[in-house]
Amino acid sequence: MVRKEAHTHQPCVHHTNETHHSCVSLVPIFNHLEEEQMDEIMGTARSVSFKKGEIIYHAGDESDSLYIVNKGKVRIYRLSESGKEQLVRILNPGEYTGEYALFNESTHESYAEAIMNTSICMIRRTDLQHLLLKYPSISFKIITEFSKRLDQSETQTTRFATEKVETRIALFLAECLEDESNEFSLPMSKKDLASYLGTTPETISRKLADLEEQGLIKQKTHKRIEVLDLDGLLFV
Amino acid sequence: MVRKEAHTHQPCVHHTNETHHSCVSLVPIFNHLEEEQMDEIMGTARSVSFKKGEIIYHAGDESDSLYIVNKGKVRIYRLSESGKEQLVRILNPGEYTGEYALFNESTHESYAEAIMNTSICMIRRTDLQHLLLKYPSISFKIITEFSKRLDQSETQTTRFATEKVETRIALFLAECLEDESNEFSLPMSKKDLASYLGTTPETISRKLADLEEQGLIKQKTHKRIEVLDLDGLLFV
DNA sequence: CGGCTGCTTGAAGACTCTCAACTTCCGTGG
DNA sequence: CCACGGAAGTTGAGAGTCTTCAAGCAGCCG
Repeated sequence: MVRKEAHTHQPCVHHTNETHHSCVSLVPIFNHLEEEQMDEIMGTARSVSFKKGEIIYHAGDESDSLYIVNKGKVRIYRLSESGKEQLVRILNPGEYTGEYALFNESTHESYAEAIMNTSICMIRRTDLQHLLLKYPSISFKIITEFSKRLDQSETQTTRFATEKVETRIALFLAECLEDESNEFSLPMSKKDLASYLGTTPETISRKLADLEEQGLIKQKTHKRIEVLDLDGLLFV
Repeated sequence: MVRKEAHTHQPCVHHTNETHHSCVSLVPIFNHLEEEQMDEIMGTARSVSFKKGEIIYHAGDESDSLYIVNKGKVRIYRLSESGKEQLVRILNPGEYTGEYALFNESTHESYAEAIMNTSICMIRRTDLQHLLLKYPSISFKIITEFSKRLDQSETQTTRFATEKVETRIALFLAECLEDESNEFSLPMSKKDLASYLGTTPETISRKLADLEEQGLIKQKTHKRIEVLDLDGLLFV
């Protein structure tokens, strides 16, 4: 159950201003600022690239930076006390990680792995502290964002604590639905989905088949799912 | 499984300066400030008392305040989509809640219930915003605190996702251990503990009996537990 | 002391996992 | 471009773990 440890290649480091800028302007905690203020922030950022499969940080690593995804995708996962892996979240461009080690002057509690070629902007602790003092609205954004994520995490915990697997899957599918459409592509492999939902790939397979048999969904391809009865799904 | 709804009595409202002050000085996010700054904060706070069993807020309630526990204990719980209850945390004096509704200008996602006679300090959103702008170090404290809680919540989620009940109980017991002592009292009823750990009172009973049979713990009374083999407990 | 609530214990059954075999998909290299 | 190999996904059978239901016991407050 423990994931094989991927090689950590030395990531290539380069500096490009456009990259910095696009990075900063992507992030909700910064992109409410004036153009010139974002320029100031991008001046403190450092851009780093990772190839698919590279580990960005390990649990236990020290770190003094915030990691903002500029391009690509990053997989955040944890290992439990008994060594089993759980997928915590997938980061898309504009999302960030590393806040625990950053604000607690401590080590990472999770693992971050590039699941495709990815470019990351890093902002160092000292630089960020200056920014927070200079622009209090950034702090406010961060606090708002964290309280939202705290809520999501607690919602997820409550689901694990009280719902059975089929319900957790059904709720997940319902949340994947964008407005206007009944159809979507799974945002991750079913193996990762199993890890995210605290179950096994076998169970995911079987439960999706069950939901299809009940006429609630239709699996068009392995990745693509059509929701036929959203209300029914929410009552599973 | 759905908890019977307790009556929400009109809480008695009173104003006492000592109460305010002790409240503010209890809280890690404020008590690093100067005496006079804490006085300023306590000037904006409002003190409210709740009797044992009273509901402080419901999921869905609107709210524009931070709730800081001054005296007593508060039980924070959530209802899952299917109506089952999960205990999220117990607040002791100096701890606070209500941040989600506060910072997202939204409604509460959880329930808060006084489990003994409790006195609460409330700080309104507008007042808090002024404080955050005036004293950026408060923002920094809050961000640090939230990232810590986020980590705890994700650790808990990972445990639910990957560990079986016996392991979750063992880890919980290990965390209850204070330094120097092998013995402690459970911080809540076994019914609440079951809810917190995502299981049933019956299973808690049985697993504690199992752990005792394995020679890892000893149940001295219903509330009091002695840990005989901490390492063994962590390897369950 | 009564009654309520919480706790414990037993038995049955549901749900999910594990293991194993097979199929499908996809990227790589020839 | 096709073929290959490995990973991901599916399906079946069996085994565990945990819940549910039921009944009895214990502790606590009026």
